[in-house]
Amino acid sequence: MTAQGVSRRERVRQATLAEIRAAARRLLIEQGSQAVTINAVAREMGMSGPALYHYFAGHDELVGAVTADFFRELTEAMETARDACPPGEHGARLLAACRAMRSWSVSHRAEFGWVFASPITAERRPDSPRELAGRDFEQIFLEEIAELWKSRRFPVPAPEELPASIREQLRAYADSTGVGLPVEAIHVFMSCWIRLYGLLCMEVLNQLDFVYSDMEPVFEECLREIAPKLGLDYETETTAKAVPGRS
Amino acid sequence: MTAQGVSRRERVRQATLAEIRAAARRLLIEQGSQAVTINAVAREMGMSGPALYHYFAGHDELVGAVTADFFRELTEAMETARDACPPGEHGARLLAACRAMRSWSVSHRAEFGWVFASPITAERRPDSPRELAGRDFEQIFLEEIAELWKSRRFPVPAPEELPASIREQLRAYADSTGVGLPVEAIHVFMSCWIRLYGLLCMEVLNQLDFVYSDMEPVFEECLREIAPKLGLDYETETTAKAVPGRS
DNA sequence: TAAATTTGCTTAGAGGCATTAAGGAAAAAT
DNA sequence: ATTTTTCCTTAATGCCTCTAAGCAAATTTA
Repeated sequence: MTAQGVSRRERVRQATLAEIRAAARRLLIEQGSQAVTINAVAREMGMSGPALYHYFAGHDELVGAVTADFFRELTEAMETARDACPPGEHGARLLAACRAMRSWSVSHRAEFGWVFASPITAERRPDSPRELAGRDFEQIFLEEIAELWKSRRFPVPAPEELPASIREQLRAYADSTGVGLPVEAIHVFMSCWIRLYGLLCMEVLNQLDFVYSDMEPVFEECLREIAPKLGLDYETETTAKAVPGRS
Repeated sequence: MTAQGVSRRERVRQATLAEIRAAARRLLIEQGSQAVTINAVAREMGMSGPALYHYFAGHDELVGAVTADFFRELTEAMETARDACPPGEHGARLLAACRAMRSWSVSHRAEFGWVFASPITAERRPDSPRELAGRDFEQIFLEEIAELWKSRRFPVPAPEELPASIREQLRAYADSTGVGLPVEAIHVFMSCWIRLYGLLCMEVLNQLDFVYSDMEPVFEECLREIAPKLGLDYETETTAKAVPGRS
């Protein structure tokens, strides 16, 4: 232990871990997800393949770690955009987070695509870095919606309008979140979430390029449609446009 | 040439091709997409790996052929459901096709998942079997919407409500379809399509299982919301439920 | 019918991948 | 100064894709 509380060894190890993830990301961006192999990553940084097993248990774990990085980076971008808005303006904060989500996605297509259409369907252990990072991501929306609900309730369907089967499923989820939103509010949230996230999903998976080459106005229209459901005023983006990324 | 106009050789070849695709599909269903390798497929049917190269140029082409099969099967299921409704009732026909789409997807999860989050991002040659089959699929909706539009117009946004950037993109697509729908109608169609298909996309990619375990009522609610946009009455499903599939 | 050709398959082999095993060298702890 | 830990190496197994060379049967041609 040094004065920093971390041994030199540990520091070197962390640096190597970071280098591995950076190399994996570089390969993903430059050559696609298929190119992210243990051997290729090792080669990229002048190591032998098996050496990587000292840092990751296997290919899946490496993929999971990199995916978690992306999730965290996306989450951070959204938090930054959100926090650029005044604390009380939940509507503006929500819209900013949504736009930041797409902005990051578009400037990091390879990364975003990987997070979704992940080659890894396995893992899914609820305590894996990937799942934890995913939860943080989800939390951004959940928290802001909860604040919004507390400060100025948005319209919700009448209890009898909500099919029982949906209500039961939402009940379990609402309880697990701990933000104390009523089932009807969660339902509205999920409706919006499905539309926004689904659109992004389709964009990234190139399911819409037979019609649209520029999805940005389509996304904005989606926001415009969603906003009133949450009792928000749709506001055109005022801040700077998406930062041009490398992918 | 025989009386049938097809040589025995050709018949045997077609039978082998069918067997290969069936074996590939079996592997996909039973062991996941990763198990669909040239070698494994060949082994599955008692052949050596390289023999398959007499039937498919490589792994990608095999994947593309199987994917096209799935697309065609899905399309057929939708057409059958649609044609079980009277020719004039475009609303009922459309709903039937939508439900058949989900019904097939749910009872053929592995296949549907493969069509979307296809490991093959390459290919994409516009004349590949996969793309052609995809176009037939798209055509089902397009045709029915066109009929609907002809028989009983649905409400469309006023020209000035449609952002110019979206309008231009839709213009190009509308011209390419040849069904003669005005841009505004195509826009409504796409809005509905994005919501429905996006929902299915998310379901298959397990992006919603943190909340929903049974998506069927969520899908129905989506239909209920979409129906009035096309000037349709939402009707509860009357025919038999989804046929239990093997996957 | 006999020869030539085409087709369908085989094995061999190159090169890449994930992963395990065994061992050497350097750094850290004792 | 010695032991232990850590990091990395090469070797090896067994999978994969795909090419090459060649055999045998079916088909076509003469």
